[in-house]
Amino acid sequence: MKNYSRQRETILQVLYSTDTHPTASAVYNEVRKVIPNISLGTVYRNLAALSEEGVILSLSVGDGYEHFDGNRAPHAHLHCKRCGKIYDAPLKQDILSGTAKENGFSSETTVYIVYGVCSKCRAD
Amino acid sequence: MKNYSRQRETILQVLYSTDTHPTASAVYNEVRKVIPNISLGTVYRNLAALSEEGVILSLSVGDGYEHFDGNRAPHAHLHCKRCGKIYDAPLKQDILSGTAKENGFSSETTVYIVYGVCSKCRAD
DNA sequence: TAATAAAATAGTAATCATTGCTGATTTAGG
DNA sequence: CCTAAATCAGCAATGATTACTATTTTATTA
Repeated sequence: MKNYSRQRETILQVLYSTDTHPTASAVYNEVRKVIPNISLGTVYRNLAALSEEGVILSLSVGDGYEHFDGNRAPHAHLHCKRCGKIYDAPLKQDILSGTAKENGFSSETTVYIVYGVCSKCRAD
Repeated sequence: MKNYSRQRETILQVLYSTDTHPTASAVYNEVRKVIPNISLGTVYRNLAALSEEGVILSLSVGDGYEHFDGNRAPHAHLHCKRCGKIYDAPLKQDILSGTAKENGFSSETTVYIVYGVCSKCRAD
């Protein structure tokens, strides 16, 4: 286990304790409950560092915000264009890693996104 | 075939004639060779409209720009973190559509992204 | 332990891709 | 031809993200 700063550790815990794919700003609001005077820049910097490290996933679904995800198991992101929520869907296998390798590409991270409408919104 | 404006039609042709996943700004520069006084706002608006229509794909790989893709066949995007290029890799099947359906989610568009290093950059 | 270097932080200012706005122009359908 | 709706060019505004700086914390070495 790496020796993280209190700020970085807290940010990581926030991501581990939710499945809501928060934005940097949302993470900031959560972390402030523990470290009230943390700065937004610190949140951005640590999210970038953790993402670069491969500990968390950085995800862009086209809503103007970057979303962050602590779940590193292979899974798809279902983004409802109606309500904006991002749902997780487990994947049996991470087919992309193999596809990348076949193309001479070394895969480090894979992202699966589906755009559509969730069942809840379709019911309305 | 829809009746597109000259601007929208030209933008679409630019996307159909490349596999480089251009940004809005890059599309703008190409289209200007045909329509010199087109405005950047028009490019953005039409890219959004075409994307909303499902005619093109809007893709964010985390480099700060939105990328656009005229290729609607199921394929993965291999994003090299070294050189920044986005390579296409054909997929045998669009497994995400099925995964979405299993979760009660109506799929309209699917996006596959792999982050890593391309063979060319690894050789250096 | 004390001294020093390196890394991380809080707070704030700057950036710049994207969106919004407005008045002019084009298109569609009678 | 005529009117309404759609689209446009040009430019201003927005706001998520990044950059910067002085300060604080952590790591290293003697």
